[in-house]
Amino acid sequence: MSPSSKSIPRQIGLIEDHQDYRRVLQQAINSSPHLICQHAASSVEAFLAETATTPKMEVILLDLNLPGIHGVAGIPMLFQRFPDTRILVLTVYDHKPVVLEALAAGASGYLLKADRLDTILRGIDEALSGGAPLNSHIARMILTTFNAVRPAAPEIDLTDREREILSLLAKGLIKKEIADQLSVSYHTVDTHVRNIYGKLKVHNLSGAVAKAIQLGLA
Amino acid sequence: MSPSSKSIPRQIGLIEDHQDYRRVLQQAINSSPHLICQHAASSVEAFLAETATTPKMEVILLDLNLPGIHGVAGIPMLFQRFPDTRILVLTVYDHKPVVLEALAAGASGYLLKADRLDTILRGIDEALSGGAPLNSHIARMILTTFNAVRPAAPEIDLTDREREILSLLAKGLIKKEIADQLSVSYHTVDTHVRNIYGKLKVHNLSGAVAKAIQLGLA
DNA sequence: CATTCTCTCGCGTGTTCTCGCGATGGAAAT
DNA sequence: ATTTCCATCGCGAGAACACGCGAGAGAATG
Repeated sequence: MSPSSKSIPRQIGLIEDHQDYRRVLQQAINSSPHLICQHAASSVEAFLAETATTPKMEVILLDLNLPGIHGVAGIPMLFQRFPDTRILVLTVYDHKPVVLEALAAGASGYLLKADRLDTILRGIDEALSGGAPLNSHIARMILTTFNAVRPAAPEIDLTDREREILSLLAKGLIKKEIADQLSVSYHTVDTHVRNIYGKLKVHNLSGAVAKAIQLGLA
Repeated sequence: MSPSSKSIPRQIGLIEDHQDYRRVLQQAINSSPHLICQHAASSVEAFLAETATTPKMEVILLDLNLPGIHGVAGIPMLFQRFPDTRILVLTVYDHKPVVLEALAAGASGYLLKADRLDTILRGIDEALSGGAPLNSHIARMILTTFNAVRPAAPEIDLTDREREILSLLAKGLIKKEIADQLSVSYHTVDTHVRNIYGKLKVHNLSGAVAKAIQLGLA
C-alpha cells in the first residue's frame, strides 16, 4: 500500500472547524510518509484564501457543519479552485438528504467522524488510487435509495418492437416519424402504441413515456 | 469493535469454489472470537444442501463465478432459505453490470478478492452492525452511475407552476384534467405547456415528459 | 393441426394537441 | 416608474392522437 519513499508526498487539504480534531487529523496525515497536510483551515473561505497560491491539492477532507459557507455549498467552489482534486466529506452528519446532496455535488467519498483515524487515512489512500471510500452505513443508505429507484419492475413484458417504439417516443418523435424511421405504416405504429397502453395501463403517450422511463423500460 | 467474549459467536457462511482461498477465509473467520464459520461450500447448491438443518446464518460470503448456479442467481435462493441473512459478495468481478445486478438482488455489500483479509473481516463486522461494506472502487462505480442518472442538469429553470404541470403530465393526465385539478382554464395549462416546450426544446407532450424525467425535473 | 403471439396494415370518428396571435393583472426588479 | 417575469385567459385552424373494429401472415407452441 505505501508508495516508495522516494515519491513526493501527496498534498492533502483539511477543512474542519473543531480545532482539536483538526490538529489530530493534520498530525495523523503528516505522520504518513507519503502524505502531507500543509493547509488546514476552519472554513471554506479561509481555506480558499490560504491556498490562493497553492498549485495542487490532491485530496481535501471537508467537514460539512462549518461557519460561513456550508460544506455542501463549498464543494463546487473547491472544484472551481482545484478542478482535479478529490473531495472527501468527513462529518458527523448521516442524514440521507445531506449525504445525497454532497455526493451529487461531486464528493468522492463520505466518511464519518465516528470512523477510526486509520480508516480515514486508508480512505485518503483509496481516494488517491481512484476509489470512493464510503463509511459502510453511508454505503447502505446509498444502496437502499438506489434500490428504491427500481422497485423490482412489476413484470411488464413488452415485446422488442414495443420497447423500440417506446424509446423513440421518449425522444420526442411523433408516430408518423417513427413509422418512417422503422419503415412501417402509421397504423402499425399506432397498433403497437395501443398494445403498450394496455400493458402499461395508460391512455396517452405522455403517460406511457413517463411510466416506461420510471420503470426503466426505455 | 470486538464484542464481549461471553456472546455467542455469529454464524458466517462461505460459498467459494477455490478450495485454497475458501480454507484461508474460513480459518480467518474462525480465528475471530466473535465469528464462526461452520459451513463453507463450493457452490450454492452444496451450501443449501449442507445447511438444510441450520437454523440461522447471519452473514454469507458469496463468490459469483461458481460451478452450477451463478452467484447472482443464487442470491434470491439464499434469501429464501435465510430471509434475514446478509449476503456479501466477494469476487474478482468488478464489471458494472454484474455489480449492479448483485446489489439490486439484495446483496448487502461487495468486496473484492484483492481486498486484504482484515478488510474482509471488517466487512463482516460492518455487515453485522447494519452497514454495507463496499470496496472503494466498487463504491466509486456506484456513485458514478448514481450521478450519471442526473447529468448535471443543464441549467433549465422552470417555474414552480411549470414543474407542477409537468409532474401531472408525467402521471398521464391530459391538459383538461390538469386544468380542473388546478382550477384554471384549459388555456392556462396550454400556455404553460408551450413555455415548457420552449425551455426544453421539444414540441410535444411525450418529449417534454421524457426530458423532464430524465433531467430529474419531475 | 389448432392456438397463440407478434408484427403488419386499414378506415372513420371524435378528442386532444400544437401553435399563431393575441390579452390582463400582479409582483418583483431596475 | 418602467420593465420584466409570471400566471392567467381567449379563439381558431390544422395536425396529431385515441380507439373501435376490423384483417392477414409468419413463427412458435402445444
